[in-house]
Amino acid sequence: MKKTSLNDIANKLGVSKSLVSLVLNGKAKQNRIGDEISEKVLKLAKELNYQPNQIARSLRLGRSETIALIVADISNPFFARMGRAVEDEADKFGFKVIFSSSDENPDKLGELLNVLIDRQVDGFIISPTIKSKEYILKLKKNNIPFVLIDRCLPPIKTNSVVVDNYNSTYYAVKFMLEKGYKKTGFITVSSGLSNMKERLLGYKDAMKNFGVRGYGSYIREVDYKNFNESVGEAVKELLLTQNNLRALFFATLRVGMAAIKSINDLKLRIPQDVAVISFDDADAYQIFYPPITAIAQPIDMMSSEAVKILINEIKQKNVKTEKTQIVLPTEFIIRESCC
Amino acid sequence: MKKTSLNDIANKLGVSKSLVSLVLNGKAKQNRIGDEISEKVLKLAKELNYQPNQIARSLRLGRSETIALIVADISNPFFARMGRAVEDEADKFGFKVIFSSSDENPDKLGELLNVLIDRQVDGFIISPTIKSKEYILKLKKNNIPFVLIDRCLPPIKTNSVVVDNYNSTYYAVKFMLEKGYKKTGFITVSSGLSNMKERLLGYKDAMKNFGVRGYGSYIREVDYKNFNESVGEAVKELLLTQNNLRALFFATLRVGMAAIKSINDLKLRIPQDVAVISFDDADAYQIFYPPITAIAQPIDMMSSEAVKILINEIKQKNVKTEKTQIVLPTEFIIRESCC
DNA sequence: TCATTTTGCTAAATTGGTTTAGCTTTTTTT
DNA sequence: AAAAAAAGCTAAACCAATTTAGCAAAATGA
Repeated sequence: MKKTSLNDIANKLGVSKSLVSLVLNGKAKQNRIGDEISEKVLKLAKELNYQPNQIARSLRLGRSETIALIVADISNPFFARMGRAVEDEADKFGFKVIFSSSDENPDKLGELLNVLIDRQVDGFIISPTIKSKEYILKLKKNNIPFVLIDRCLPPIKTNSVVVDNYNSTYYAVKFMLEKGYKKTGFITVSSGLSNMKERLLGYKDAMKNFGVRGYGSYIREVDYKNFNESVGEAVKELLLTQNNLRALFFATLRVGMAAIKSINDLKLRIPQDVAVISFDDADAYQIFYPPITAIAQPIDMMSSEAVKILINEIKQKNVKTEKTQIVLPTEFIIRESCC
Repeated sequence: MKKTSLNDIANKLGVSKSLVSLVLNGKAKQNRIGDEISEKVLKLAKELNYQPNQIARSLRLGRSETIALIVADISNPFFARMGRAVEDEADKFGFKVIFSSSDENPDKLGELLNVLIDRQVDGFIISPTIKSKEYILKLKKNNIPFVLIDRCLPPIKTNSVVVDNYNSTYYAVKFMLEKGYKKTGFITVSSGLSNMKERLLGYKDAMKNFGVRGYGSYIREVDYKNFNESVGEAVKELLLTQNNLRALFFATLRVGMAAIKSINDLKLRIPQDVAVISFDDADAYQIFYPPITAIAQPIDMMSSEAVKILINEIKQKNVKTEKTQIVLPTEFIIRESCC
């Protein structure tokens, strides 16, 4: 059973496919198509359940009404939620979303961009990896619409939607300090990404301003490879060796999940033995006992803003648009893991 | 900066674009294209960084090398992991993936299928919702390749990849009973889906065979709307009222997450006050204290099998292929939540 | 009545590839 | 030397839409 095409309708009514196309695109009036024939076309199209072939449309129009979301790993709950929110917002504009995971690998990111551009995606929402500057600049130079999300590449002026990483961290750490946890450790990933830098800076400034000395040794930057083991090592070092810390701040959800697991393995109790706060929130943190205090990013809003900016730029592709930078506040959710 | 097209290459070399196309598709030999000109084409294509426009290709070939994955909700960790695994396996074949969430709504599923068919996706991997039989049958009738995953629609013969829900549940419940938890409650979602039916049956048979009577009142089926609250209610009822149960089996990850949260809220301890086992595994279950005993589905294998079956069918679209039904075993991971 | 405008529609180009049939020219066969 | 075969390449159709220029007929104007 072949799908109905413009030609099928045209032939059945004995008119040209131009006419059918014009009518179905609502351009009957401005092209002086008669009311009578217009109605016939509309009626038959409905009867035959005509749906235009989007591939043919894309080829002719040079756009596909598809955007691509490139994140580190779509199975990470943070990005999964982002994926869902992007999907929903894009749907409002009739856009579909292709998801791709870069695995924090800049070359994979570059390859994905190439492949997806050949597939005529209209634009990208990207959570950039380290060392991806080159590829992002190429997009910019070629005037391909894109929005960076979660992380940005500061010197380069691009559309971006991020949260206030510095202040979010600053205030959370300050909260910890005021609770009496002067020795608060900080575990982060060694990525050099903007968001991670800002979070680290927020921590450092909070410690500095509170007059804590020697906090440099409370910081652990963990590499992506052997991630869980490395986080475990960091936790063990901070809690069991020289520093004798009693509080930890986790710079991301992934760090937090791995760290909490190793705290459990060490048979230490939260918050009695060690108080914790994590950047990012997740279901797991809510059901945990005790529930984990978290800095929740407004994922839905970040995603919908990113989609709006992107689609706006796509719709005025030729027009030179100003780049939009959005910084959203986070929500500090105090739960029992730190009191 | 426009992209290089076949024509650009053809014009620069003063040959036809047919020739260029044949050479670049490796069909030079069989079409008796001279070696000399072949090499020139290859060289120039590389120089100009030629990448074929996939939309044009798709239009001509009637395929897009894109598949769609339709699940209930891509932000659910179970489906997010599936999404990632599907993405990776599809990538091996040069296919891209469009993700869509049906929200367990059959009409949304139907609409998605329509839209995605118009976009010429080559096939679908679908976790079907309730009442989606009509739409699935339509796919089948129109000879559109698809594979059902996680859930199937038994009377209809389709490709499917599921796990052995009945036995997995049977043995987990039996394990619980043998540990002495005769009164084991069962909380599931009232979906009528194959997987849920089988899990319930596994529970019932285990209880029956163990000689437990009156287990009908230990069962709670929860509706999708007001999900978390309803699960909370079910937990409260089972644990605090007539039955006085001391063990619970959760039929899905979502049920488990919501239930554990309300167990925490009730200030009950796992496993001292209530032992729990959940179908599905997740990071959250591993980091939980105590870690939750779980029936882990082989998500990676399910996903890669589904992709393989699908792409195989896509590649021989006209050939009438036998439908493949795969049932995979689960892994029963005993942790401390039930001992 | 003839020129002009308006109305209603269509042919054809375009998008960028793939593929088939067939046209020259050269080489081989008889 | 004529016929047959092979080599090397191209024109054109095709995929299914969108869009522009323009034709023919009807309506209007002078």
